[in-house]
Amino acid sequence: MELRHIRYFLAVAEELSFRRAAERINITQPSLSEQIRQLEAEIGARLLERDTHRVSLTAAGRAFVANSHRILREVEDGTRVARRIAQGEAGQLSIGFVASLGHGLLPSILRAYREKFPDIELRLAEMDTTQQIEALNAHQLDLGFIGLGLPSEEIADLQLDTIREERLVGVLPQDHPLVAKGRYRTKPLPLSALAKERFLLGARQSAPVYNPWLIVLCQQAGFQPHVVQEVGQPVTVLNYVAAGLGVTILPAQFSRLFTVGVRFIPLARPVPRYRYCAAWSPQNQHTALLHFKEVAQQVARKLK
Amino acid sequence: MELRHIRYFLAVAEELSFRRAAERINITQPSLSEQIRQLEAEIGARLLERDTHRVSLTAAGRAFVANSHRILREVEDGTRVARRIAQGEAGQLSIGFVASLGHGLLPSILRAYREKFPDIELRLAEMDTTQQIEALNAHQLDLGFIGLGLPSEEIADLQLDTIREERLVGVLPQDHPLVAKGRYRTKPLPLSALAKERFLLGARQSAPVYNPWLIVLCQQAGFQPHVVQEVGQPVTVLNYVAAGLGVTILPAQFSRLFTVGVRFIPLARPVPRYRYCAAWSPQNQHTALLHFKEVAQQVARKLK
DNA sequence: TAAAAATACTCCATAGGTATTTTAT
DNA sequence: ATAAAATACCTATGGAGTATTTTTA
Repeated sequence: MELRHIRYFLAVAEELSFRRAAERINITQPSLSEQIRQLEAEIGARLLERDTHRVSLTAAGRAFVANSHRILREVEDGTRVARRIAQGEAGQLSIGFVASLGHGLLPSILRAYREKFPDIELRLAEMDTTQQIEALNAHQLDLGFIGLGLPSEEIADLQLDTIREERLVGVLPQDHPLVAKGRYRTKPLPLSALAKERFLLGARQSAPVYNPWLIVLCQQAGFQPHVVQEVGQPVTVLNYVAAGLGVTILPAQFSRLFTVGVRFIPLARPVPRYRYCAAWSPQNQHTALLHFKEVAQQVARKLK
Repeated sequence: MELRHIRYFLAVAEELSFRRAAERINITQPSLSEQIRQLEAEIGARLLERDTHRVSLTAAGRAFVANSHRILREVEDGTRVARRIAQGEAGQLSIGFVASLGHGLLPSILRAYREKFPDIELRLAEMDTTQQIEALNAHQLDLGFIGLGLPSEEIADLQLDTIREERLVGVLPQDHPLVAKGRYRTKPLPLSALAKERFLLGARQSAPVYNPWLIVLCQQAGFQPHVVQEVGQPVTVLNYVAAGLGVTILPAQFSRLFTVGVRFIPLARPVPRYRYCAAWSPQNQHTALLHFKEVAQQVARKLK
């Protein structure tokens, strides 16, 4: 059986005449008769009762009419949906992001994208950079929003778009000697000034890229940082700093998050920068991904 | 698009190889490639990502796989259902019946039929004979169980099967002179003996065939019956007879229904008989109807 | 007898085959 | 070098056309 049989059958069922149906579908009446004959032979049932002056549906034919409509509707739906997915207007998009982008930039991007492509189902997952890279390579993620040190290694098999660069700032308790009445109360802070400080960092599993990079930065500044604790999210780290347990270094955006008890001091030149990137697999041809990347860049440029 | 495209696409989607898929569906690889090319061109979307050493589904392709399965399932279902309807194993059957067959014979027939053909949906409608004849001719009814006088006129455009013949009996109040101590206490009653009686009949609209036929019978017996009331169902008429308001004549089966206060007297020869028939349109080719008629005849023969 | 479907045949469009090339490991 | 899909071209099946017959209202 082919869709042709179904289309022809519906024409006859609607016209209740082989001649008129043949006219409507632009074939000749004998050809149409032959196709209907084939259909009935395959089904093993008479669908149309022919009388030389009247064509009518059998009970089986009436049931098959309803079914035929469903089939053609499914074909139509399938075609339309596939086309829309290919054009990035429908379907799903899975997106990973590091926690520090969960406020501010990412919501803005999502809002802009949803407005333009309301029929794309977004699947969001908060994941650290390393997890995202794995998921991207396994094609479980369409796009990842990750954090990288600068100048950063390229990532094998993935492509990157920088969506934001953040200067690093020193984070010290507000009564710390260096900032309360020391020389860095107003002046930019060289990393080396922190050589003797106790460092608090985010948990290794939530900052698998950031922490090692930070340590490399310190080494480049001529000292091995004395890391006393790796714990929780950056917000947690800020609390510990406020409590006077140590100092840390964070991207400047965090200065907007939490201010009680801590001082954020811009670092001296060369100011290290942390880079937030959109990352994706070049093998991923999903059009929705293309659109999303465009929207993400636009929004990132606007909010820079 | 033809079902061929869908079948071929599913083969490739499952094998993830044009060569293997072509083997499976017994065509050559270039032919398959061409058909897939056509499908993608018609949809306007790439469904399969080909690499010389790897074939994979695009997002659109994944959606189309699910849809394709639905389409083929619909085709299969439609074919099976149509075939079963044609063979009388599925579908609907609408059946009319006169109220007096609603007890006894009809339920037995229905039970026997449902056991043999459980997937036929029976639509039952209590209707008088005249209504059923109209509905049969309008093809709103597949089979009618109707009542007819004997020897009866054939009904234009319909075919009949007698399923039961009932002798008529006189129905008189039990204290009526003719039966209480008169000559017909034990002897069959000639119709003419009722020439002076007051007749009670069922309502004209529920007995449009029976009442006129009965009057003709009386005229043939040499008198014009004095009909005092046409009212309700036969059971109602029996109540009036019991109350002494008149007499009536009914098919013998009613003697099993109601006995308090009335006497049922067999009529003398030639005993008039009322005929219950199954009636159908010869144009109705519904196989389920054929089966039902067979079951009805079997059951009617068994219960005769 | 007239109108419509079925039958008998003819033709050509295209599904499918064969041979080869391209492409990516 | 190998393996798989794409391309180019050919073949032949069967869908569609033409002419005619059959059927029944």
